Amino acid sequence: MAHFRFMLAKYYPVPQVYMQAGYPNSVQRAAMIAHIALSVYIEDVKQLVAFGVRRAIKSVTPAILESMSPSDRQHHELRLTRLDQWLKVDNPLSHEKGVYATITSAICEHSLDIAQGLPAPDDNDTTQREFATALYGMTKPHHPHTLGAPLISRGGSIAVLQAAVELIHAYVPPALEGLQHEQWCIDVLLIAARGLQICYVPWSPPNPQGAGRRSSKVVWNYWKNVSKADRSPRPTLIDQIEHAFALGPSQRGKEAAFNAAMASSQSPWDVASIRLSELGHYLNRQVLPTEMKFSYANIAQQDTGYCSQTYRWVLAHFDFGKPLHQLALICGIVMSKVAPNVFYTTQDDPLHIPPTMTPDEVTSFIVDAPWITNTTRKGAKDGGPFVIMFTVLIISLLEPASPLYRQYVATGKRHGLGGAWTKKHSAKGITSFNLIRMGIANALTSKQVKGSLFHIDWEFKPTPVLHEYHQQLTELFRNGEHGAYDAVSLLVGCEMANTLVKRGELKRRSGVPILTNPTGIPLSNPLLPGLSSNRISQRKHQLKRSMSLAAYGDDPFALDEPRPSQRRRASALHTTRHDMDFM
DNA sequence: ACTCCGCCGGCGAATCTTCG
DNA sequence: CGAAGATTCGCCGGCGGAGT
Repeated sequence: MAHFRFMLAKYYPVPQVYMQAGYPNSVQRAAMIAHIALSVYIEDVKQLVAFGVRRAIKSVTPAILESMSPSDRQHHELRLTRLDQWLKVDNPLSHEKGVYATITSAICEHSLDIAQGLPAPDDNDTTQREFATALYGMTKPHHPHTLGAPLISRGGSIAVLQAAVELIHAYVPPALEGLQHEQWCIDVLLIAARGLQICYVPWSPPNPQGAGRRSSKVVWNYWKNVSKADRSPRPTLIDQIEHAFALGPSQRGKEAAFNAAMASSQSPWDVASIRLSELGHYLNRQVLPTEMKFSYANIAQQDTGYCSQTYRWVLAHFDFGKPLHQLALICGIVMSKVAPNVFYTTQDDPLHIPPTMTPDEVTSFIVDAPWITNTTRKGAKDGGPFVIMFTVLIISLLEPASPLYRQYVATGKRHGLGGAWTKKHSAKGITSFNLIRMGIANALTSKQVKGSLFHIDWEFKPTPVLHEYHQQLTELFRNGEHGAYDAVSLLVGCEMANTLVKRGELKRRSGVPILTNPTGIPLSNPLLPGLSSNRISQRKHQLKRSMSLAAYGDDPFALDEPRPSQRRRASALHTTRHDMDFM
């Protein structure tokens, strides 16, 4: 049915709204398809509301009616009428005359609530662009995000939007690739959303307790305003391109326009919608990604403990000018993509680090430890919280003024970071072990699996080393998708990077064998003394490891690579030692 | 030398949620 | 209703420091 309507769309006259904007034919046609799909979405919203309101009205028994105030009773009588009125409106999610008042009246249970508007908290407004981005993210053909708000579960619009997005792809100018390609589609959806005047949509409510799985189900009585003004109202990508055409059809102008559109440092962005291979495009942003919000840390709003204070402090003091802050954010983003493989030990296979090892050997050992999932540690599938949690851990321990650092100093260094902090973070693998594994910290003792204490058992690498690391990583990330692969290999090792290739987060050069020193740093002449040596030894023995695997016919890139046995760990350890002797 | 103590972090139960 | 995902909580062992 939807396909049939899309076919007709090719022949339908384009609505005046899209003509007036003066877009070229391809944009108009694509917007037309988006228009149809979003109309179906609006139908879903109507059904959801109609069903919800009717059931709410039905649930009011005569006894309850008796106990109501006269004004409430009067309002109750009117609700059904208001609902029917709203269902007949042309643009039911707009701020056109009376529409908002009608829907509010139908939805609110008590007459006094109507003045408050639709049930939606004040602070959750968003923009039409974010709305369009969310829709696109969930309906794109490759690696769509998990379905959630604002899509209505079991609504017809999901399939229609998927089909529409696929058709819209056909209209994208061939010169656009990757991110630009997606941006163009989002712009088309945005044009249609503006055409249909979608200003508020039903959303999924937050969990009342704050605990448990986050709700993804859209309900009729919780709404979100999507008509918030963009903080930096940049023109859409399409506008930019057309503007460049108007100036002169030179390729250069187009590119400049495109770069300007992409480089707007104030544009909002979110980690979930981008791939690691695209991260380089976002490193010049001066706004934090959506995931860097307090709500992603799963701490109660009213909490005033030092954990909560630390999160608020880092969010308030995040400084884009500080390389170490950006390094922390990069680590958080990469970890969010590594999740749930953030663990290093399980009950069956406890990790034991021999106490006879020197600190350098321990560091290498940890860097080489495989990234595994842990079935008994559940809350690690959703990458979202990792962005803020890792970033906050790193920044708060690098900044002596942070509440966590002050608490740590106040209680005496022997007392560590405190139970409240440790409990929350160790369950997600947000520990010093992973800071060492990502190459930003060093082990000082062999006590790394349990009871590892800051400044006693582990320590950040020296600031100059971290600055160089940051410089190297950002350069690699900016160097296209292959650079991104190299950067991620540096952070989490080649095996994990290959897993991320399987997940579609990264791309690997085709035809080039893995572990060919992708950074281009000559093995005999390490660029970063004290840092690269570990990584290089890792590569060297991973190369041996994967070669030996290949010799047995295993696929070294296998996603579900079995957990290496204790024996293999020991052999890895042996190789590392050998390398150390060798160097 | 021995015991006590406190921290980290792994495990599993309890509790909350969504969804078929 | 039951499966499954996410969080919190109590329990406990390993470790190493402090005190006797």
